Amino acid sequence: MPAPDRKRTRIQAENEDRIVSKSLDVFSKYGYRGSTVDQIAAAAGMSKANVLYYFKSKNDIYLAVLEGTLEIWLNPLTELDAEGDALLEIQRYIQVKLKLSRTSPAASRLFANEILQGAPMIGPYLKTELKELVDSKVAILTKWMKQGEIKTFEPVHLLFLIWSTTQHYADFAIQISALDSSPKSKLYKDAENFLDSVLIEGLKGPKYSGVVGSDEY
Amino acid sequence: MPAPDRKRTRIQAENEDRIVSKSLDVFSKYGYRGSTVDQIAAAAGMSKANVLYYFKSKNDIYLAVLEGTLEIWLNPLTELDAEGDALLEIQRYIQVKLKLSRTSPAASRLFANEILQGAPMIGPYLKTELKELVDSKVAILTKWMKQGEIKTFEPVHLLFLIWSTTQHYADFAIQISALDSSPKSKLYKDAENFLDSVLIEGLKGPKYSGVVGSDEY
DNA sequence: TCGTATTTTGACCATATGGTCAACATTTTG
DNA sequence: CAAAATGTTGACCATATGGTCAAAATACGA
Repeated sequence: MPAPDRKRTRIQAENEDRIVSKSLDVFSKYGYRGSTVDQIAAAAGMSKANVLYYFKSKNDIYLAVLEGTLEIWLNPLTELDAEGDALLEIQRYIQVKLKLSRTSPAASRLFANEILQGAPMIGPYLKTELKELVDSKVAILTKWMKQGEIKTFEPVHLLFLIWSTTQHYADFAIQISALDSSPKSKLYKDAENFLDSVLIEGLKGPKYSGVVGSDEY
Repeated sequence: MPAPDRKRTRIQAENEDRIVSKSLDVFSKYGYRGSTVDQIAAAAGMSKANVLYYFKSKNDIYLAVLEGTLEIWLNPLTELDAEGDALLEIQRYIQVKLKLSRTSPAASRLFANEILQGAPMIGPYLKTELKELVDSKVAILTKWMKQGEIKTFEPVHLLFLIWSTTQHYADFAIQISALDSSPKSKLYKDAENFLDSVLIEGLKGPKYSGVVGSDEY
């Protein structure tokens, strides 16, 4: 077995990383149950026995992949800044999520699969860490509402909308490509234009209504 | 085997319907690969051998479930009426899709699973029938844009937005319930209020800008 | 270069799963 | 009510799959 605690050897580091990296592709494509250790081994270019030499079980690989991706995937929300301009902050968040959807569709699909199956692994995480993060951001949205920067509604739903619309381009890519033949670059540009213009306009609060040029107070 | 072509007996009708109905729950929860014929048999309250007496294979059951659900799920789009008021039509479509998401979450998850796995079964359908339907509705949206009823953007993205946001409440229900403890009724009411107000405002075309009360010409 | 630690894998095992079949049970029909 | 048709299932089979293990190959420090 790999050393119990000692620092990783060069080969360990390489192989463990390769297994995690390649198995993301496999898990995101077929889900946990639909993925086999043989597939992962083939993707990583080694024998099944060797894969299980580095990770005790298929489940352990899955956990490593989830952990390695979770932070990257959910990080952008952290940066929603209470001090920034509401509409600009939201716009930026949408842009970052869209870019992530384009550059890391596998990560998106991995989570989509996990949640669809009832979040057997990350369920606890959702109720604790993610909930805390979301609560703190909901507070920011509420503040912006009170300041008239954005209109009033139940704040979480804006997060749900941003998540669902942006991740849709990764999770439902097959359907999208069946319905729209534009190249990926145009598709994402159009998506951004659409979401930006509709949301920015649709979210504007009382501060912006009536007198057009009004600013502060 | 069941009669080759002859009309279904009472028992055939009952059992086939029960198998399809119950296996929707199973397939939507675990995906195709994650569902077993034993699970389906248990859910339908009969032996595995009997299930396979009515359906030649697991795949055949899956096809029957997909077929039986597809129409219901995609039907509302058909009703988007070119002659109706743009914003009202869109609003109604959102409402219907949201209601469907609430009342038939299993159907939504079934398709989400199918698409996530690369649409191995309904891929061809997406490229033909669904594409045709979408193209025709995109034409309607384009018309509304030219008439100034809604602002100008790449029309498919509005469909993507409506699909993703409404289905999100079914597909990601576990995550939503981890983040928001409101009862389902409030959740969906809030979702509808939010989507309505943001989208209706965000979609308004030139016809509505400037002079507030202007109506036709 | 030698000896030890690490790495790699083919062969193997136990279990799960899709599917078949012959025997038995029930329903339908004349 | 008896024969034919239909329905039901336990036992069984072949394959797939997660995981183990001992032996062989390789890397590496002294």
